[in-house]
Order: sequence, then structure tokens, then C-alpha cells
Amino acid sequence: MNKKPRGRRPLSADEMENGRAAIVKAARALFGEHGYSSVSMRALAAAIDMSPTSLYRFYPNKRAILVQIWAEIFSNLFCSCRKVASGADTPVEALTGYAVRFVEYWVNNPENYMMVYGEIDTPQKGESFFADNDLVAEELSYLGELLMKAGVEDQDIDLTLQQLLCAMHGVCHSLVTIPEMNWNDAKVITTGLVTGVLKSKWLPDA
Amino acid sequence: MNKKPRGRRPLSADEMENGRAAIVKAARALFGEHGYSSVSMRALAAAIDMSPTSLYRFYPNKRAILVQIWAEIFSNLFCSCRKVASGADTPVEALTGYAVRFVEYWVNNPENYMMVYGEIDTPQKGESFFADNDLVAEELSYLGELLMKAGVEDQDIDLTLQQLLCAMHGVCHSLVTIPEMNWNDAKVITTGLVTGVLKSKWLPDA
DNA sequence: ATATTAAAAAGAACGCGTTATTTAAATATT
DNA sequence: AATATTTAAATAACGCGTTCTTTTTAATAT
Repeated sequence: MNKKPRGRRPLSADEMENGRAAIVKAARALFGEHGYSSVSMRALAAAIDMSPTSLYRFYPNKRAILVQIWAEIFSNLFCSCRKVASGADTPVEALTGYAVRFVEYWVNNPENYMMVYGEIDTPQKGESFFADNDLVAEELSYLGELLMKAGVEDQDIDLTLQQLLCAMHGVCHSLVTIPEMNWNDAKVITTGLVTGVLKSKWLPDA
Repeated sequence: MNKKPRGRRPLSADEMENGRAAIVKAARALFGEHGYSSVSMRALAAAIDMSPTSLYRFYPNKRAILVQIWAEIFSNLFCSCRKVASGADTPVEALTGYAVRFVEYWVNNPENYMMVYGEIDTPQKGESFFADNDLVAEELSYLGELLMKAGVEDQDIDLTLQQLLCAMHGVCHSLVTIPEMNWNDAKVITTGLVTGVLKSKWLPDA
């Protein structure tokens, strides 16, 4: 029979989406200006004339709002990186250019880095942004193709890609989280590392 | 005249030291068992029969207690790494062995990694553990010597050392914070990266 | 002994993220 | 129209790190 249910209807998909969008929009502005942890849920709610607890109808917690913002950040980042890569003459130059841009983005926007990597205290309760996210997955396969074009053999691509990722992350992480150290230029550090990753596999041992 | 001051004396150096030691001892046990952020200052205080607010006489905040613990963690880590390095046949093998042990330590003790690198949300208000700490400084110069013995030229040592650090940090950071990814063996990833770093500088370009 | 002083120790309170509970609104049934 | 029901929205409350305020304690001077 499928009779209509009795009480007040739940939020429609549209209402849900609009609510989420409003929250993320305000959060992006506030987090960007004052930093993630300085913006309270109460302040965020007030900014969009919403009760603090009502936020929890749209997002399960503060971190979930942040994760939503990550996608935008990564979208910009990847776009910027690919632009560099596509302008390069050789696959190897494309890879190094990509990596350099990647690192420079985070080093130049440490507050974004902090928003993404700075709050690992909640040890991913099954959310797993990076492994599941389509955006990230596609970027990984893109980099895999670049490695292939650069001449890395098929059976080495997976490992080399992971080493490349670790290298890029490592430079970002080190430079951002230990700013008081006398770091060499990010570009120089990164270029050498990437070059090393690319060389170490298919060049004969010295 | 230098007369004695009138009121109650401040805590003596001994009392201060004992208080700090008691706090750190309890904190190390509790943080290790339940995780840093799951242990409240109130619980920590209760564990040593102290008023929560009295903790703040010995340490300015919770994070400062954590930082104190870092030194112990790093002491163990460096000791373990050097043991491997000193057993190696060649300087290059010493370096790779060092790096592999370094990475494996963090990967095998992610809760320690989290304690050290997991809470960067407070953007170091001038505390700067890594750049100032003597333990760290000495370890850096030790690694610098290893690089020298490995044949890295003087003018390249600083850069190569930083690349080595970034590489090690990058592997740790990636493997610990993105555990859901199908990572290759930490040893394999690290060995390749370190080899690449060591090669990329003084080998002629391909 | 008692008063004075300075610091320690304890207590109350703030804003935080979040949850439990209560109140209000909307819709199908009687 | 009144009622029952289901959900949204609002309010209270919890434990947290931390700070402000008060009380207690210990040491000196009278």
C-alpha cells in the first residue's frame, strides 16, 4: 500500500544540500581567515544564523566539514600541478615540475597544509579520505601514466609512484612543520629527490 | 642587607623537578596506553593525586608535557638507528640501514608518531622542539658525518642531509597517516628513496 | 604568640566540541 | 477540528583545556 508516513517530513535532498553548502561556504571563509581550530562550531553556526547543534544535522562533526573543504583544496592543487606538467618538454620534466609545484603550493599555503594534514589526532575512524576519494585516485593514475611515459618499467611503477608521493609529502611535511630550520630552497630539495627516485630504479648501480 | 623575604617560599628546584618527573612519568604511561588526546589533564592529575590546576604550576600546558616525552622517544629512536648504522659494512649501507630503522620505528609505533607529529594544530608558538633540541642537533651532525664518509662532497652535504630527512619523514608520514593505502614494504620504499638521494647528487646525469 | 606577606593549592568559571533532552512544527489520521 | 505521530530545532548539559579568583599554607617580622 505504501501509505504516506504520518509526521513531519525529514529534510529533502535539496534542503540537505543547501544546508551543507551554506555551512561549507561559511566554513571555508572562516577557516581560511582565522584557522581551523580558532573557528568554533558556535561561531560558524552564528555566521549562518543557525543553531550550533543544528550543524550536526548536516555534518556529524567539525572535522567532517573540514574534509569537505579538502576536496576543493586538492582540486585547485591538482589543477595547478597539471598545468605545469603539461607545459613540460619531457615526461621527466613534467614529473619534476609537477612535484615542485605540489610542494610549493603547500609550503606557500601552510594554513591549508595544516587544515589537511595538521589534525591527525583522530586516527581516521574509517573515513579514509585519501584512499577513497575519486579525485585522489585519478591523480594517482595520472602520475602513474607520467611515470610510464618517463620510461619506468611496468612492474616498478607502483613502487616508484609511492616513493614519489612519499618524497613530495616528506618535503611538504618537513618544511611546513619545522619552519625554524634553515631549509634549502623547496624547489632544489624537491628536484633532487624526484630525480633520485626516477634514477634509482632503472639506472644501473654505480 | 639581603634580608630573607617574608612569605612562603616558592618551590625549590628539587620540588619542581620532582613534580615534573612525577607528571611526565604518569603522562608517559597514560598517553602510551590510551593515546594523548584521550587522557585529560584532570585524569592525569588524579593519577598522581594532584589538583588539575596544580599541573599548570609545573607545565604551562598539556602540550608541554608531551614535548617533554618526545625527548625520550627520540632518544630511543636514535639509539636504535645508530645501532644498525654502526653494524653496517659501508657508509652507504649505514645510511640506508639507519633510514630503514628510522622509518620502521615510526611505522611500527604509530601511536608514538601521533604523539610527536599528530598535533600540529598549535603552530609552534616559538617553542620549536626540533631546531633547538640538542639531541636532534647532534643526530643531524652525526648523519652529516655519515654522508661525508659516504663520499658526498662538502658543499652538497647540507642539501643531501635535508633531502634524506625529507625522504624519511615522508615515508613515515605517508604510511602512518594513510594506513588504508596498499603501501609497499616500508624497507623497500625507504631503501630506494635513500639510494636515489645518495646517487642523484654526485652521479653524472643519465 | 601574633600579624604580615608571598606563594601554593584549590575552586569556580569560560568557551570549546559534542550529546542528551526537551520543545516546536508539520503532516496523516480520527 | 482535534489528535497522534514523526521529525526539526532549540535548550541544557557533559567533559575538555585552561584561566581567574579565592582560600589555604608556610615562612618571616613584630
